[in-house]
Amino acid sequence: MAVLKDRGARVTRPRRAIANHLKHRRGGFTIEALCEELPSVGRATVYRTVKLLLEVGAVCKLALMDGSHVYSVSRAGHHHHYVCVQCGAVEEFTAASVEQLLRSIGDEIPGQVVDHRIELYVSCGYCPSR
Amino acid sequence: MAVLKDRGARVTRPRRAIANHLKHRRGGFTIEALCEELPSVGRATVYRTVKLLLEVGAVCKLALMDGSHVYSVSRAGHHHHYVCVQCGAVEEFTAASVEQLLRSIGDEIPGQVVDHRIELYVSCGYCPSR
DNA sequence: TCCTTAATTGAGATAGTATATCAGTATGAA
DNA sequence: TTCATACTGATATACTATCTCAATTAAGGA
Repeated sequence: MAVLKDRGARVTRPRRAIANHLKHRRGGFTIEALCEELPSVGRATVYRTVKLLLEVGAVCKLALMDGSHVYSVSRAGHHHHYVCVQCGAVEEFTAASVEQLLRSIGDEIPGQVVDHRIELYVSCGYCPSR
Repeated sequence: MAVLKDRGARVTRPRRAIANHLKHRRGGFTIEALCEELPSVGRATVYRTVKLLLEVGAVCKLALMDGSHVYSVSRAGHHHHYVCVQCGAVEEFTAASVEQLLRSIGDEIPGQVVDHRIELYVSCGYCPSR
């Protein structure tokens, strides 16, 4: 919530409800799921708040293999994700070697690399293959 | 077109028109753009054909920074892409070091890595920053 | 070449995802 | 407590993609 204040955004009841709910949530989540879990918050507000949290870096948005999107609460600084294609679990990983590799690739292609996206799709082995 | 025949799909006029058009096209393309460039082909057919070309590996679908999608004609085998955030140019690159890195990351995380997605967003320096 | 069968097409309907509108509400500073 | 205005939520709208189904057409066999 502090990040919101710093940004000049108000701390409202719906925003608190969402932030608090996400604090206890595991794995990836969709807007749809959030709406169901927080029926007191309007759909538009869920979209707006998640977008806000995305902008301040509190959540990440990632692409699944089929092109659809899920969000996940962001815990570290810069990182990437791996997603279980069965159960939807999302975990972060960081690897200095990734950044190093990206730099070396950046040196080989024309222009400036301004951003990147890396996602791994895994079969996590812990899920009941729902 | 041979890939379509091999797959048991028919070689129809709309499919030929799309394949031929893509042969001469550069950079990424959207469904919308294809529809405008080939007004004789129905929108549903454009979607279906591009999906078909995606399945046979003739085109790739990639995610832009904002989460929207563009397609690009696929020329090599396994590869990744970099996209110019200004002009939309899409280029492929391959790097053995990427695959090697992915394997080593795969060894460090639980479960099996079944697929991955890597996209670089660049400012290519050649475009008129349209 | 003609016939037959079934895949394909295209116009429009429909589904899914995300944002825009706007009157009413509630936050936070004074 | 008051006030300006950021925020909310019900709903409309936009956008992207797929589904429906009658009409068309590809492709193999006669």
